[in-house]
Amino acid sequence: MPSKTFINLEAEKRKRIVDATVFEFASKPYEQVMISDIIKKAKIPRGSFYQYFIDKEDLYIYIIGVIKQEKMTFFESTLNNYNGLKFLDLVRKLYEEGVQFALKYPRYVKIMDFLMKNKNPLYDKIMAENVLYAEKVYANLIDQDKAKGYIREDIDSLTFAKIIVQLTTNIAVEELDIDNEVESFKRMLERNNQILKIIEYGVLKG
Amino acid sequence: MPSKTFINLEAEKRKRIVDATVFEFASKPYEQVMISDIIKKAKIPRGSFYQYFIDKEDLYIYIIGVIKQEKMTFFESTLNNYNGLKFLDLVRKLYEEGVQFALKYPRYVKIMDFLMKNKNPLYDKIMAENVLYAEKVYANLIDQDKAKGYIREDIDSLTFAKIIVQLTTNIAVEELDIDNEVESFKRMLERNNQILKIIEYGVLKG
DNA sequence: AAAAATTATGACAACCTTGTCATAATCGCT
DNA sequence: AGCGATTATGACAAGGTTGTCATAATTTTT
Repeated sequence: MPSKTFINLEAEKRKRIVDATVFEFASKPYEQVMISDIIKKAKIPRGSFYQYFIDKEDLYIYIIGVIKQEKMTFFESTLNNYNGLKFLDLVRKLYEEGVQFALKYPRYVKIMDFLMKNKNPLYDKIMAENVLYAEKVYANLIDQDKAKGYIREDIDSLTFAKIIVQLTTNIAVEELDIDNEVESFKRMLERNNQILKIIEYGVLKG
Repeated sequence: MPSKTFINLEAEKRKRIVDATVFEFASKPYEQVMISDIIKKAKIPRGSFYQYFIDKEDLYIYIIGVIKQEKMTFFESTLNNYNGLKFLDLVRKLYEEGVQFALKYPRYVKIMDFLMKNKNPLYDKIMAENVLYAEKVYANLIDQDKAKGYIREDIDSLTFAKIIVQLTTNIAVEELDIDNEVESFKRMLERNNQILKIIEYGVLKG
């Protein structure tokens, strides 16, 4: 938790610190990020940093919080109105918004990506339950679709949910290139459509 | 490349070093592995290490080589006889063998997993072409299946290939627990069957 | 305007890792 | 046994990081 000193900091300075932090955590896994680099980039003295945050963990958790907040806001309306949507239509919609989010905050996406893939020491503290939760929510929606006759009964809901989580986060992000956003944007959507088509209809003929 | 001094080392000592190395690279990403820990675990003096390997990179590339070798041998027969197999049957077979491999060498799998996910500085040097190659080989087999009428023509072969690579390596490995191998074994196979069913037939009803 | 409370600084100790190197121990031959 | 070649060792310099702390600069109160 940042100290109130940090909270009260003039906006410009606070932004410099947040930006430097985001930049660093978006370029390497948690363990490799060094406070030294952050303060160098943010142009604040070492002593000041420790006046704002206890240590790297403190800073990291703060930044993750910021990202979560931003995400909430971004996906809010869709997540509040998914009633009536078929599961895969919701996935499609969330994915499209996800691409928009990635375009707007590419570094946030990188940070979350590092967190997901590297499972740093704080992973459990921060994400584990969220991911499992997401999978369960999905599995639930899938069950509902089964009940409505949209999805075959013999499909394992949890596996299906895992596939969606896996594919939409991974193959998607694979196309994400911070330096060539607009191009990757198209590719991500295209790729996702292909993926969903396969999931919907399968690949077998006849 | 290890020095000939290392090659000529008495087997027991060499094994100690290899084991310690494998252990370390299987527990953290490349950058976080420290030579200090390896020599401590292998019980060799610091000076000796540098008599065998130039540095961490040298050691790592050597170990990756060992793993690749072992993999080759393991998958050899299947990969030489895939003619006539439908693509998804080959995938199934490779996956089953993959599980066996993971059971036999769980740490090797972890090491490759770190390499794939973290894309350390040596990634390109070692894997990039391999992965792309795998995807292309798969895409090729998929095309053949299309020609034979097994797979729908409107499926994007590369996307399909990517899905297979992604799912069989990720969701699969997710179940891999070094400390509870036999249990995870069953779960991995079960999970994979579910995945393939979805890929084959899709999830939609009717 | 003086005192109190806050905030800003950067030098520094403690710690750790890497790669080197001079020296010691062994081995292999003659 | 003696000597050159090979291998083994571990102390050490160089370089970097973290967190602390005494001190200085500012801002707020009174």
